[in-house]
Amino acid sequence: MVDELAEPNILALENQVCFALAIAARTVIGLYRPLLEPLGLTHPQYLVMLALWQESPRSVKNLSAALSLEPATLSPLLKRLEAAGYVTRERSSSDERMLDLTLTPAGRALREVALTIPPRVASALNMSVPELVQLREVLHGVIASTATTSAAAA
Amino acid sequence: MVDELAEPNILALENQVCFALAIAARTVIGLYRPLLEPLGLTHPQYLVMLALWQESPRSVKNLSAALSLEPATLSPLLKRLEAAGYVTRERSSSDERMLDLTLTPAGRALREVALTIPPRVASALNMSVPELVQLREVLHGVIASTATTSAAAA
DNA sequence: CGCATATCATTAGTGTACTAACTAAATCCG
DNA sequence: CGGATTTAGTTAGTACACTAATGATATGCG
Repeated sequence: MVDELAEPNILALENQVCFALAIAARTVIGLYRPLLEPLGLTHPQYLVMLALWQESPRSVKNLSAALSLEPATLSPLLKRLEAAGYVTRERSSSDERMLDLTLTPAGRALREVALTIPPRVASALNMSVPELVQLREVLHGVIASTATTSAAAA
Repeated sequence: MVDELAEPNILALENQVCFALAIAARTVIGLYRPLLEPLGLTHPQYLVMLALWQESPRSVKNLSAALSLEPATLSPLLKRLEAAGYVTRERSSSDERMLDLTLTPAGRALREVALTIPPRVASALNMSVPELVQLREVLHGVIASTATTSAAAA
């Protein structure tokens, strides 16, 4: 009651960056759902495929660092990608603690199909390329800020 | 191979807005975790509390619209908030199909504690207030773009 | 060499979050 | 009155994402 005058904004839902971030992320990932569904991929799986298309034999640890996902999250996810036939999981011959994650021919071929996805998402977003670039830059700023924070804390 | 020259960027992880969005959301929500843990709230539960602090007797449907969360997601979440003693769930007297979600005294009191959270998150983000406002505006732009898209599609 | 430590992957358990299909109660309207 | 709609809940299934513990392999030091 009094608070609504004394503290009008601090806890208002519309003013929370975290709220906007959570909704925007869910919304945008939702845009990918129908596009990825024909490829048999979820959005996190798509991100893993993007990482593997950039560099193919990678370890779980390496992927974990690249995607900021815990190994515990990636492990079952990678098994699903293996079951889908896009990836093979083999112990590294040089260090048997590590797993060599390698694209199968089907996984490599999927890249051609995936090339159509970013333009379709961009058009679904109704945003110009400069706007998208600005958004990405701002988000990278957030990620970088928190990265330095946690590094300083550690 | 050839693609890496012909299509250098389209599928690069660093260029994906969705990737930046997913990481930023996870990272920022992660900042809340230690702050919300003493209150016994998860981040989605915190968003529900924010909504109830703004307007207290609300229905599930109303919350669902405000938070862009499905009733099927809210239903178990609200039961946890009830179990925590922050919310009561009672059938509306005027329309027994609806649930009146009301703050308990403990739920209302929690707001005072919550007032300390946004500034602490802001400082953890290492971003200036104008930067945070810009980020929020850009994100609201994303949400609005997709909202109009789905409205047009529907 | 051999044990302690570190690293990497996996598992278990909890908690969202989504879709989809279905139940059930209450209200609205013809 | 009676069917259609609305609202909430439930269930089943899939998939993240986290923490913490476990297992297995490497490595390094005495």
